[in-house]
Amino acid sequence: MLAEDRLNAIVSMVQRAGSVTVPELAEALGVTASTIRRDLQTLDRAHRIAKVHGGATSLERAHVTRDLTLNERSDLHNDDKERICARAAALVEPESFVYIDSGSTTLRLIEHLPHLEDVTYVTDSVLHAQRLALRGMRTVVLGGELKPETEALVGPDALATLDRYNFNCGFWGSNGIAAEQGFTTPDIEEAQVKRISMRHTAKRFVISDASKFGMVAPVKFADFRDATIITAGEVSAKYQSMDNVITV
Amino acid sequence: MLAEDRLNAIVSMVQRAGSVTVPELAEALGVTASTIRRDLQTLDRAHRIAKVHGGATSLERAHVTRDLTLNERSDLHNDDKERICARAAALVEPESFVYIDSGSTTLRLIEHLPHLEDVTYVTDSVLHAQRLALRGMRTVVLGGELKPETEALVGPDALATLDRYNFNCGFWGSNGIAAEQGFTTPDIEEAQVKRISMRHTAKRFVISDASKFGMVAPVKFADFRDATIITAGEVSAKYQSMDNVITV
DNA sequence: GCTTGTGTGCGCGTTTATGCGCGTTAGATT
DNA sequence: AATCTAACGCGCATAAACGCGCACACAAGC
Repeated sequence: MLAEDRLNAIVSMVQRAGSVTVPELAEALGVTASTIRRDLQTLDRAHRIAKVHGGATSLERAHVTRDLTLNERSDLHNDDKERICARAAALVEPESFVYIDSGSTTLRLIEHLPHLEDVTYVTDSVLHAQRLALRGMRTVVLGGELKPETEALVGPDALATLDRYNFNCGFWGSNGIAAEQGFTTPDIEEAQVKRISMRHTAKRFVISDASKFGMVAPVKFADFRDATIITAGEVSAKYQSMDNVITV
Repeated sequence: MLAEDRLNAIVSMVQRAGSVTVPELAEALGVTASTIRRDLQTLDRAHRIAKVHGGATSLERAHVTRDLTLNERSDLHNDDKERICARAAALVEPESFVYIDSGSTTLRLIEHLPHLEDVTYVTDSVLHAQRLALRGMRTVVLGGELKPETEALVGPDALATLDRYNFNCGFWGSNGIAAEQGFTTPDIEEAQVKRISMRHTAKRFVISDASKFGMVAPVKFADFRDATIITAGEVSAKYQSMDNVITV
């Protein structure tokens, strides 16, 4: 087995299960724990998984719940996210100008994007830009200051660039979704980028799993009615019935 | 069997299986591993497959798991470059606004940069930006279209952003350095970014090993006198005596 | 017939991948 | 808080993979 294949196998195992331990991987792939650890290190550096004590978790899980250990493993969310992303990706039309917000969910979305004619993707995340370019997409990056934690670009340069663009459609993540408080996120500067990018987009989609409904983060970046929400899983009846919520 | 047929056979085997090892291919095609390796190199350069350690994988499956430290180590022996970068890094002063050009030499430079107070680094490369951020530097990225091959940003957005900045000092790489033809590079768009960024910089440094002297690439981005060159190794007497050439 | 160029195989020094041992560290348990 | 255990990282040894230079074979062209 090629080392490269082993890395891919690890990624898909992590994606599917949400998290795995080192011994599990070693057993499944027929190599020692040392090799697995080295692989995890490589993959972590490449931002394909998140290495944690005891094993590895998928990126979004590591991001949302930093303190989470390997004990619980509800991979429900993962299946949901795949369906959400597949549905969202199908909304991109040929000959369009598409905005992709930073965040782990939209990163997953990128892997589902189809190769259509004359589509240009714009993003505020250097990580997302790299993935897009890697998949052969025409990619544009906003300028600005690079926030090390999220690899997102913020500040006046990012906003100024956005002011010159008008997107056919765009996809955003959100830490909180509530009918009253709208879409919210923890970071002021990132909220600004989200707000301005939304303002320049015709068709706005927020992609999120069910867990974000009812949550409220510090900074609001859009009203609840400003975007169509694509989600999956057990969404409460209150939200499920709203006509800008699509459950897949 | 024609070499061309063999190449096609390799591609189809890789496509079908997803990935194959060098010995497998050698066995199947009745040639030695050396030949297979050469073939894989050819096909990799033609972007028909992805060559990895031990064999090859199809392009779809290929995820770049770039490990910077390994890449760096590969030509670590070239201590000329190390000395050049160490010398160049020492030129950065506190409280300054510094431009870092894309390219492999400047990437190496980043590892040598000191942690000074109030220094902001600006770059046109997403890769360089990531490294800078990783080292804890305050980092700004130009906007623009992302060129997949070099991970550099080009186009009107990049140039417009540059127009708003003025740097205390900056570091550039160059594919060709010649007294007559000046500093040259293969890509028109990247040349533009280099040219404009230089125009907005007070102290301009080109860092390069000795091999680039006398070379001329298609597009010129600055006159020979426009920058101070920091180099090392066996530089011809003609260049060594010039007062904007520093040999370390 | 001789030259020139290309493709292939082989040898050899170098690099990379892997496993193992051991001291250290992070979480869990009490 | 103290203790314990599993996980961890690091260095080393080994084997495989690698790249490079060289030699040879064969074909095309002068």
